[in-house]
Amino acid sequence: MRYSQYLLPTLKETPADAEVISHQLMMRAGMIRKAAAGIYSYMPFGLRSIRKMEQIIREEMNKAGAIECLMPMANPAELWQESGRWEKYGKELLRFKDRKETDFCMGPTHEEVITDIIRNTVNSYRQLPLNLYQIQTKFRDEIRPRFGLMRGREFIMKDAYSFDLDDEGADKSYSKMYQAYRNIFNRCGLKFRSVEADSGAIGGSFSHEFMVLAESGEDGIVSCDACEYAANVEKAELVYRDLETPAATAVLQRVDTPGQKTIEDVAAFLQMDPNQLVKTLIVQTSEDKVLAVLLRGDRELNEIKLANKLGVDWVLMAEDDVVKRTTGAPTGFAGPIGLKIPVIADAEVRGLADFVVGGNAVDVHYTGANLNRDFAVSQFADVRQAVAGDPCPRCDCGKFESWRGIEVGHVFKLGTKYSDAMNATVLDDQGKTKPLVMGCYGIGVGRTVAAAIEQNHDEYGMMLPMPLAPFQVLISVLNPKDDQVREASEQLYQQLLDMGIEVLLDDRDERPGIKFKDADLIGIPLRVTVGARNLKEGNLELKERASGEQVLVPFDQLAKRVQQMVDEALFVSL
RNA sequence: CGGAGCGUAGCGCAGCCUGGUAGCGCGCUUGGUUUGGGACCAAGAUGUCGGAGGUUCGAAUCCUCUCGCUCCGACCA
Repeated sequence: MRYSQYLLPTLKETPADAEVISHQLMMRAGMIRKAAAGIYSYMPFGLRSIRKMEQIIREEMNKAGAIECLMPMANPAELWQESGRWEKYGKELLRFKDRKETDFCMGPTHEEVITDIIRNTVNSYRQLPLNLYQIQTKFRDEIRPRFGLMRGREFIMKDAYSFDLDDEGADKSYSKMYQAYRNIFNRCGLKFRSVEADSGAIGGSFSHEFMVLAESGEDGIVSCDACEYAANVEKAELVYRDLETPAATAVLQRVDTPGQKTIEDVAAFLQMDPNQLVKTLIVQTSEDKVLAVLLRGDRELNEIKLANKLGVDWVLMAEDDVVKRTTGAPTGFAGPIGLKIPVIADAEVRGLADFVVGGNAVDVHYTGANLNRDFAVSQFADVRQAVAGDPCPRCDCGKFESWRGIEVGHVFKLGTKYSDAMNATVLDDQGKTKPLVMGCYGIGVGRTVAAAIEQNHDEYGMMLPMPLAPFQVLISVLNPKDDQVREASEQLYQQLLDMGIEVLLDDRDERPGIKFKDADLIGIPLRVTVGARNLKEGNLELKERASGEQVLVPFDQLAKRVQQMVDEALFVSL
């Protein structure tokens, strides 16, 4: 491709509304342009990366035995009504009517459509297992789209659905996809972790998320430094082996703590460490119950773990007036002593004695509080947020490390949720009717490319890894008006094209400075600089964008050298 | 949804408080000089100041409404 005939509008300045680096760079490098909030056009340069990502996914999915199909974006409402999600999905589901006033929605995911297809075409266990996938534009009317392609309303997703006769088969399908996903993200050259994830209300047996490690990630994850365990912090388990409650030694004492509301305030006021305090959180559940949760002062509540433990959809911190009504004091002074609501304590609290708690009265706390002696706990449970340094629940010696991650893939064992709701069954070898056991598997295509940029950039621009880079080689023609320079560039360009290498020839009539700045910004992995200076000696410069390493190569060896480097970069992870 | 902020040329912004011919930088066009890290000189083009209504002799500026966009949003017990 000749730059002079291409559309690659680079920006010198960062667009004001781009917050994260991948969004800024994709805008500046002319990869995307915004049409509306969370809705983007893929410009030619950006589309090349997107297509490469899709192709890697396609190859690995096919290799894993999945079959590509393509379902409609416009979904008839009746399928969604049948699964019950027409009502449940809420405002994220973009609904509309056709000219006959029939209800439709834009597909945010396709369990309904695929299940409908399968129940109408598959009748026998002999046709199983099946795994169908598509790479398609989805629409989810997010409350708050943000960060460019990272969280769009319209976005390209690969979604796959597996169908098996039984659990055992479904588990096999799941692990095939798990491995395919590992292959996909490895091939992209990404640093990632596959982590155990919360399976939420669906209650499936397991679920893994694939997280690209990046500081800007919206998710927290922990991984064991000794074994394979890794989990989203939403899910990460904590165990306390052989934890016994120490004997109480202190006397319960009421102390005045005027105006000391936060843990930090109270700890400082009493000249104690926050871990000598036990905080009492008043929470409300989706079932409209109110309860108290005890946590060591320096810990944080994991609302998802608590909700799962309680078997409710969600929990949230109680409103101020609820706190006042249940504890008799404004927020900041809640404590377990004398509370009339159920008290759940984090498992860790069982190992504490002689601690400080709130006094359920304005400006009052207690010191020397102890379990059982001073108050009762209805249940101990693992409800706190895991942090770095916590002991691994799966092995004896490991400790957690913590990371930020961008969720680029999610594999999920669905079970029979949709096949039951939509009556998708087959006959087994006994002639019995069985609901299909399903799994679903998603990858955010655009998000993965954005995550790759988050992970691979510097102050000058992006450095997409070779497998995702829009072009493999850039030829910077420094002096296009110099006959020798131009001829050498053209010759090299042709050679590389003939070798099947993806090359962008910067033949624009621009000053060298502009070409260098643009080259760094768009970050094509290899750059060949053709300048009069070195060409006199018969040499060209070959520079790696990511490492900055630069070598002089004789003209007649260059194409071959480039091909080697491209091949190495593409196959290093296979 | 709640809160905050912003809509002025393709991009980044000033002007608004205190109403009086719409500006700056980059980019773009033409000519010239330059040419290894975002050049210089000269001459240009480009705006319904997000939209509607109101106040006023006069509105980018004041008022009301509206639309769009961006950010933040519960560990505070």
